[in-house]
Amino acid sequence: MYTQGFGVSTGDLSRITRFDSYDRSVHSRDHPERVRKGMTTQKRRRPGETRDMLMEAALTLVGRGRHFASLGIREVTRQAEVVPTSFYRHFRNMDDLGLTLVDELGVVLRGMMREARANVLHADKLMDESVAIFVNHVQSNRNFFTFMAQGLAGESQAIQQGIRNEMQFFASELANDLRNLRLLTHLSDEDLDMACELVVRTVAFSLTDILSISPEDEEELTRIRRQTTRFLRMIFIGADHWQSS
Amino acid sequence: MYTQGFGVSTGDLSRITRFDSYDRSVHSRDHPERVRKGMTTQKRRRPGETRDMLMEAALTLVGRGRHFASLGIREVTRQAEVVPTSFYRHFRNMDDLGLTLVDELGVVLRGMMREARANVLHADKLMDESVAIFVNHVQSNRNFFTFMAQGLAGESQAIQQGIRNEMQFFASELANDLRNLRLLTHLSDEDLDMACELVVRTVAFSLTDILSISPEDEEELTRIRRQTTRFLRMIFIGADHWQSS
DNA sequence: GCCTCGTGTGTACGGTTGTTCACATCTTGT
DNA sequence: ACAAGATGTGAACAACCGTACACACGAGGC
Repeated sequence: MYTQGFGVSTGDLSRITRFDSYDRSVHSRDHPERVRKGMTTQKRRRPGETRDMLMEAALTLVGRGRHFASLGIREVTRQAEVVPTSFYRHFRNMDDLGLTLVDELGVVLRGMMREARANVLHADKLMDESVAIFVNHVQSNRNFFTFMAQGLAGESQAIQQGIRNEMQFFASELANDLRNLRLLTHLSDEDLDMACELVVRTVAFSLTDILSISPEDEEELTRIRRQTTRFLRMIFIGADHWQSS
Repeated sequence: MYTQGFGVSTGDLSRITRFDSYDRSVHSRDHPERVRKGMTTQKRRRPGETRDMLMEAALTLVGRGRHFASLGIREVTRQAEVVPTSFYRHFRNMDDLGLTLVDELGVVLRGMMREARANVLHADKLMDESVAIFVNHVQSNRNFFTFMAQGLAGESQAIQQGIRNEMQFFASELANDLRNLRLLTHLSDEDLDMACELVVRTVAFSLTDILSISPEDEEELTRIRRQTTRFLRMIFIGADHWQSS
């Protein structure tokens, strides 16, 4: 009914529909000899590329100061230089995209942990090294971590839970490592887990500190590094003198 | 080229404007004999009432699971049962409203601190009592604290900084109280501040735990209470054995 | 060759949004 | 009583949004 409404069109008509024309900015790469019937060439991409571009576009916008909860489908597709309809080929809605991002977050965190394990060989430098590695990872995956910080108190229950789980997993891995390093051996498993959770939370909070400053502000950055290590040191001293009943 | 493609339509005009009619739901209290020239009676309110209603409406929506960054002016005014235009009489935009909320947050926090000071008289029950008071305040100002949790990683730099300041102020007040209670007297001022900041952060993180569960889930709630106290205990033990160089 | 899938594209509809304008109404100071 | 100012109201506009549909391609198996 409403689709072929041109020309005379006796129906509800007289509505000036200035073509929606989704603001395809300057990029318009119409391979000139391939246009037929007013349809441009389809861009060839490796499979899953558009999907990745959409995720990256969302992260870019987040990194630019926007909050994930306020992003719209059209906005993301515009940033990804893709037509809005394409979105639905890969995600059901924005929450779906968010959940996929959380999965990828797991990968980033695991990578960080691997690096920490490889570099922190003896206990005396443990904290300074770990904090430094953490800060570096945040710096080089700023958008990702911003998304994570937002999601912790975010809109979608599912995303929130996902991030929470990642943190919990991280904490239990940390407890494992401490066991292997023969540290805090006097703590019961439960208490060790508790201590590690506290450590992870403290570091996560520092995350918001890092994100709130400009990435180039080396001075503030070392201040945060120092503060975080002091926090951790205090927690470890507490754990050291803790008596598991 | 593609914009004015329709039938006759000489100008751009001829646009069917079906009245915007901002969805005034059922409330329509038109005092019947006062309608003149098609204009209804103006609701009489005490000064500043609409302003408060707008803030409360925003909090209500936040409490209902929405993220503050994704709220729109129309949405808030709809919830407040006020016409969209009224918004501009009180706030310039949503960020402005958010900042006002942060101010009010300060009031809530100060109230909490006052209650804690009045009830925590001797040091042995200090932590259990304080945590309990905190949890109660969160429960009875749930929306407010949800807003705060969201704002910590939020969209607006200003709101973020505001909340951060409130937390810092809270921490320094806490340090003051500890001095007065003759606790942790061996710490330098700087180190005591540090410890208090860590405490406040830990409690703030527990906030997100509380908010992520249903308000009636007593069981989970006591679990969180217990966990938080244990965190604090560990920090205090650490502070107790800390040596200010 | 053909047919089917997965994916990209153009167009469209109906709805909502932020903001402006002119006007109505209430409150307060004089 | 009346002017001034603060506050509430209704209508309007242009822009943007989510989503639906039909079509266009390329790659793969048969």
